[in-house]
Amino acid sequence: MTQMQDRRRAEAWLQSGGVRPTRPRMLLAALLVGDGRHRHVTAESLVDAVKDSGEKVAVATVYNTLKAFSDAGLLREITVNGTRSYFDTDTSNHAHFYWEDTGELADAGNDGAEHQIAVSNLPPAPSGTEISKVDVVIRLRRT
Amino acid sequence: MTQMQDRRRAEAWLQSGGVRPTRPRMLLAALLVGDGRHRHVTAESLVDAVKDSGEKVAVATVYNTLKAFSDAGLLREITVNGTRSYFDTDTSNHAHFYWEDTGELADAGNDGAEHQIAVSNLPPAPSGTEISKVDVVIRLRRT
DNA sequence: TTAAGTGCAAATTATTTGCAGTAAG
DNA sequence: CTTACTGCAAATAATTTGCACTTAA
Repeated sequence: MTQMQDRRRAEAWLQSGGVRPTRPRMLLAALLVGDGRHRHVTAESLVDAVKDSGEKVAVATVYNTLKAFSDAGLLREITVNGTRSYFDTDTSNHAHFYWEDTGELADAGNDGAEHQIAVSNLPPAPSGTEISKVDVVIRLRRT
Repeated sequence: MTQMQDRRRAEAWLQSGGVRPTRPRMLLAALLVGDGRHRHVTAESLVDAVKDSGEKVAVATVYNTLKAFSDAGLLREITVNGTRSYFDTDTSNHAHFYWEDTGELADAGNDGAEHQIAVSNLPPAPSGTEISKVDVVIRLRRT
């Protein structure tokens, strides 16, 4: 029942990105958006989720698929740390908290409207270019 | 004459960070801040600059030194791209343009006061943490 | 049937580390 | 003196790539 809904959402999601629903992609899509919630993943965390699901997908395929999903606009890649790429199922412009010690990443300011971050007075894109996205990362350290 | 000024600035800079002025550090400092201007470098670009200067510093030392300078608060590390770290001699919070195709990094909105980017309504740092810095990266693609 | 996708292992790339010398305070 | 720094080579770690199958359309 939940499985069924997950598959339905996953399939619709892939379709909305114009991505062919292969077996590995369906599984990854279900793990990413099956429950209808947004999440942040790394290649590693997704590989672990695959393991936990009992299915098998090659590590390289996880990497390639994350990139394919990002290219299709289904995921947003977030670079906070030279050694690991994060992917967010929420592709809108929104700020993130990043814990420098643990490497945890979370949405910032989604605890109600009063803390909606605003970036104002953006300079115009240099001629010959356009803004593809604006990343705002609030780096945190333990006190 | 210029060389002399460069050395003077480099030494003062190291001193302000409480970093011991060794031969490699003096050279790298001179390349980084000798002319009194701010710049963005990568380990690779700095290695090249060392070569051009006619001096020799081990690649590992360039990496270690960039990290040491960052730890001392003399440089600000900027992560825009999983595969390369950038270092900015301007350690203040300020936004950057990043060209996705060439990997070029530049200050944004420093063309006068009218385009001073403002990030407002920052959410409070989660308890037990404090904000170490806020990174704003405006990613550009060619049109 | 055919272009795209997958699995696996090997390759790549930026960066880090171990360790034997060197040098700064 | 003695603790930190440097150079070099080898080690890491995340990611990418090459290539022989598969599979979706």
